[in-house]
Order: sequence, then C-alpha cells, then structure tokens
Amino acid sequence: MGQQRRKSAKRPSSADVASLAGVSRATVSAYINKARYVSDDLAARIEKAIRDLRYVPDPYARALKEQDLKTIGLIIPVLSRFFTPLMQAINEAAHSSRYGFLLCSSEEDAEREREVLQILVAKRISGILIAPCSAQNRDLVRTIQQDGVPVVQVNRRLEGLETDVVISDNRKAAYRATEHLIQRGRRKIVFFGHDPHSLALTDKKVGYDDALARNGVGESIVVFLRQGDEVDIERSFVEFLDSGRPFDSLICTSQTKTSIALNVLRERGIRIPADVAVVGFDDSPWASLLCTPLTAVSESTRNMGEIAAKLLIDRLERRESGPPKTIVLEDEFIIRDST
Amino acid sequence: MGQQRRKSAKRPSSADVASLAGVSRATVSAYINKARYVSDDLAARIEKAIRDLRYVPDPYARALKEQDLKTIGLIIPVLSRFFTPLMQAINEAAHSSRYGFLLCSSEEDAEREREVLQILVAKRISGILIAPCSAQNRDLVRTIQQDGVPVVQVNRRLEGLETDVVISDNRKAAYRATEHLIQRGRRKIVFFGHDPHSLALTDKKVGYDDALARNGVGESIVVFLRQGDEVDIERSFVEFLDSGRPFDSLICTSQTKTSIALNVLRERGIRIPADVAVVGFDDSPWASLLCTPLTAVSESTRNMGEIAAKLLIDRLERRESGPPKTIVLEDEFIIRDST
DNA sequence: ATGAAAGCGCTAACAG
DNA sequence: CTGTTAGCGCTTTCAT
Repeated sequence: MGQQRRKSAKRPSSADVASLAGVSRATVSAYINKARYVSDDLAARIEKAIRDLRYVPDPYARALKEQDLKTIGLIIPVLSRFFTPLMQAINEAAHSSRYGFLLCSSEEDAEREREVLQILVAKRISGILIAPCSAQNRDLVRTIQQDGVPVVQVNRRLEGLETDVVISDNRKAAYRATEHLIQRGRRKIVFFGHDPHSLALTDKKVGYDDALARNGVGESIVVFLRQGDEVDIERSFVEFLDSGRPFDSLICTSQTKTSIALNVLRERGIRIPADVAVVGFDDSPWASLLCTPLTAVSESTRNMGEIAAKLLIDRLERRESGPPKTIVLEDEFIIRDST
Repeated sequence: MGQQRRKSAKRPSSADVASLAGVSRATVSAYINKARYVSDDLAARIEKAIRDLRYVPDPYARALKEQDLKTIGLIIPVLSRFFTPLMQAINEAAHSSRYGFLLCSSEEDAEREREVLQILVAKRISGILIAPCSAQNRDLVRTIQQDGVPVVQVNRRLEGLETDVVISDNRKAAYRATEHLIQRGRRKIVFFGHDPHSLALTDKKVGYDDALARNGVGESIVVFLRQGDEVDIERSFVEFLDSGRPFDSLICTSQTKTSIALNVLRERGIRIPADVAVVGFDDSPWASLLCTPLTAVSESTRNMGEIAAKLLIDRLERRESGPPKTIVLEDEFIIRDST
C-alpha cells in the first residue's frame, strides 16, 4: 500500500467558514485581520468554524490584493558555505523585524539572475539584497530601484548603481597579503584561482597586481580557474604544479581553494612555509589548528549580512531616506605561521 | 538627494497588453503560456506590447488559478554550514527538474516549524523535504501528506510517519566511534554536546550509550548543551574542563563543537592523542590538515540531499507510487591520528 | 456592528 | 484561430 493520496477535496475558503459560522465573508476577513471590531459572539463562532474546517487563508488571493509581501529577497551567486553566515544574519534580521525571507541563487549566471530579479519584483518583494554576479543586469536593477523597491548590494558591488552597498575591501586585503609575502622575501607569488568574469575575484586580482607593481616585483603568476567543482579546482592546481614553474608562495582566493591547495601540497611533501608560503582568503575555525597555522584574510560575512539587512530594513521602514551609503568593511589580516 | 522612488504608477496587466496589441486578454494569456496556437501576426504584436510595457505576469493571480506551484520546499532546523551541501543538492535537483526551490528554517522551534509547514501548504507547494525539529508536528505532517503533498524526511526522522526517509545512521556511527576509543584503551570518554531535545543528538547519544554498555564501560561523561552560539559552546566546554573531572577522550557531536574543543585543548596545551583522543562528527577538508589529523565521522549531506530530492521528485512526477522507502546511508568512519 | 457587492490579474471553457 | 465570459479567494468600500 502506497502513501495515501486523498487529493484535497478542495480547501475550505472564507465562504465556507462564513456559512458555517453563519456570518458574511466580510466579517470573517475582518476577524482574521483584526481590521474592525467583531462582536464576541460572532468572533467565537468564526473561531470555531476556522478550527473545525482547519481553514487557512489563501496567501495568493491575499497577495493579489495587497501591495507588499513584507518579505526580503536575497540573491546570491552560489549557495556556498561562504555565504552561510550572511544568510543566517539576514534571515535573523528579517525575522526579527517581522519580514519574511526569500533566498535565491543565480548560480553565477546572468540570465538566471535576471529571471530571479524579475520574479522577486513580480512577487512584490519589499526589498532586495543582492550579491550581483554580472554587470549585465545593472539596468534592470536600476529600474527596479527606481520603481520603488530598495536594493542593497552586498559582498560584491556593481559600479554605477545608486544603491546602498556593503562590501569588504578585497582589493586592499589582497594588496596587503601580497605585500606581506614580498616583505617575507618572496618574489614568485602565485595568485591561485582567477576568473576575469568573477566580480569577486577582480578586486583581489587588482590588489595583487598593484602590490607587485608598487614593490617592483615583475613576475606575476596567475592560475586561472573557471567555475568548477572541487575536482576541477584540484586538477588545475595539480596541472600548475606539474608545469614545473617555480614559485615560492601562494595566495588562495577562497577557502575551498585554500584547503585543496594545502592538501595537494601536503601530499607532495612540500613544506610550509619553508618551501612555499601560503595565505588564504577566508579564515576558518580550523585555520589556527592546522599543522602550520594558516595566515589568512578574514572577511566577516556575518557582519556584512547584519549591516546590509539593517540598511535595507531602515529603508523599508522609512527610517532612512538619505543618499545611498557605501559601507566598506576592513578585512582582517591574520598572520600565523604559514608565511 | 535620496534614492529615487517613482512609486510604481501601477504595473501593467494583461489587459493593458491586450489593448495595446489590439487583441483579447485570452490571446495574450494563450501566447504567454503557449497554451494554444496564436497567429504570427498577433504574436508579434503581443510580443511588442509586452516589451513596450515591460509586462510581467502577476504570479499571484496565476497561482490563484493553478493547483500546483511546481516548487519544492525544504525545511531545515537551522541555516548552518552543515546543511549547505544538502541545500545545494536539492536546489540543483529541483532546478534541473524545472521545479522552484523554497528554503525555510524552523530555527529548532516547533511552533515556527508548524507555521512554516502551514505556509508551504497554503502556497500549494508541490512537495516537502523536511529535517524535522520536533515530534510535535507529527500529526500535521501526516495530515499534509494525506492531503496529497508528498513529504520526505531527510537527515532526521520522526517515527510513526509513513514518508520516504533519507538519513544516515548516526546511532551506528556514534557506536563505532565510541567502540573505537574503547579499543584504543580509553575508558573515560566524554560525549561533548548533548541536548535531549534534539532529534539529531538523541541517536548519537544512544549509540554512545550502547557502546559503553556492551563494552562494560561504566562511566558515561556527558556535557550537555542547549542551543547556543559559539561562545556558549566554548563556555560549556571550558566549564567542563575547569570542573577537573578526568577524561581521556572526546567525542564531539558536530563540526562546530569539534573545532571549538580543539582550539580550547590547544590553548591549554593538552596533547592529542597522548592526553586526550578526539573524534569529531562531520568531516571537513581541513580534518586531514590538522596538526594531528582528525579521526572523524563523515556524513555525506550532499549525497543525502541528492537522494532525497530524487525520491521526492519521483513521487511528484508519479514515477514512483510504491510504499515509503527508507534509505539509511552509512556514515564513513575515517581513522586518522587523533585517536 | 455587520452584510452585499465589486474587483485584484489571470486562466480556461465555451462560442463564434 | 480568437474573443467573451465566468470564476479563483480575498479585501474593501458602501450601505444598512
């Protein structure tokens, strides 16, 4: 015998409740929304009818009438661990201000991002938090905003948009990391994991380039990496190693890349920092526990989420209507033993 | 000057498109949904009108008519990193079967879980994946299911529910971990991080108790821990250490707890495994890189998500209508150097 | 204090 | 092939 399927005989509507309670639908609606006074007598009968019928108002019918979904949408480029603290923070902030929370991933695909934006707007979302994945939707975002939906850019920023922005200074962090390696006497510094299409990586790359240039280091070693799973990342790194190109240090542009690189280095018996110094983007609770505790850039995405959510909610509640704010969080640079 | 707010003069409706294109609303609808043939001529005019007006159909009006949202809902107890791979897998599976994906967190709160369940049903979600946080909503889940909405339990299981289930065998994993410690000669084994209210932990605790009993180890040392942030977790562990109760090994019931415990142990100069052997639940890419590579239970939540999503979608597409299946994934037990 | 009726934007059955 | 019409379930004046 399979799972039962008593295909819903049809959900009760407010009309059913009304007739069972012997009142009009208007009164039911009024009672439910506490929109106007309803006598105790009727209230009790309605209450009972609702229970008996297990009536739940249809959110769509309601939404059809109402202007605002009282919900915050978050669009991230990928559902990765990196964004988890950001999601948590935003979810909590939304909830505690009595907003709903709707999460969407664009999968780093501009087309999909576009769709998602349109869906959110069509759903009359109250406001949008977005970590944009492509400049392609700049105009759409601008339009949405001009139509009265507040937008906050978070973690990544598209130039030329008059939105609130909360990012961390990846360029500077990369600069600092690179310069740090140079000061430690390294000259053959690998930038592991670049993708010119990624907004997130561009900043880091610029910081790296700047630091090399200002310190007169001519050689730039970049390992490119298009979107891919962990196997692809590992393969790219292995290929680089096998190319035999000499290097004495490594900047990994994400936590995943860092752990993959470290694992490969360990397997090959390459010593850190004796043979190769390593700095990783994104700190983790493990970084300090490693055999060689890792020097890392720490980006507080949790904090970023909190601030961004607050900014958005302030706009939504009309607590703030000034010009767009840009908040740049400083990344922490934590020097441990790997460099 | 603030962000512009040209409060949407009112969105265009299909009526606007129809009149601009000089056709009826039915034709517009037909064109959009490709529900029936529309002559090239009209199609072109409609297309143009849609563009000009930047028309987007109202999803609520549409939903009001339709029976099914073609969307899968996932309810997790907490938006943690632990669930990220699960979310990824389900999101991808949903998307590639052309379903939407709706994520909700119950925040380990039965009341909130109840609300969320009702919202999902009210929204006519196609099917639900749930990692239940409490037995309290068992009846509600049963009702939902009987009303024809397929439900799959994932990661955690409530007894007495005729749903598909995908879990991993935490009880056995805990048993194995405990027995492993005993075989290594440990007798004072700490179970770090218990909460009798947590379904997830109960299984682990049972495995631990069983292993102690079957191996004639009388002493059970349990560090309790109600929901709390990392600071709370750390404090609990520190308090335990400060109590001076002797112990020679440690089972940490989650990744977060593991990293916190390891950090505290390191700070106190307690050597692993010489002074204390450690096994952690949830493997991570870092586990092998630690100073003392960590013995760990590895639970493939990604895999769990894939399977659960497949099960659900098979039900949705009527590809499967047999009795409920229960899939129990074996956790891997990876012995490294910490034990 | 409560009820009747109109309408939100869309789809689908039925005509033409 | 395309248009007319009748709701979907709810909220909201406007009467009573």
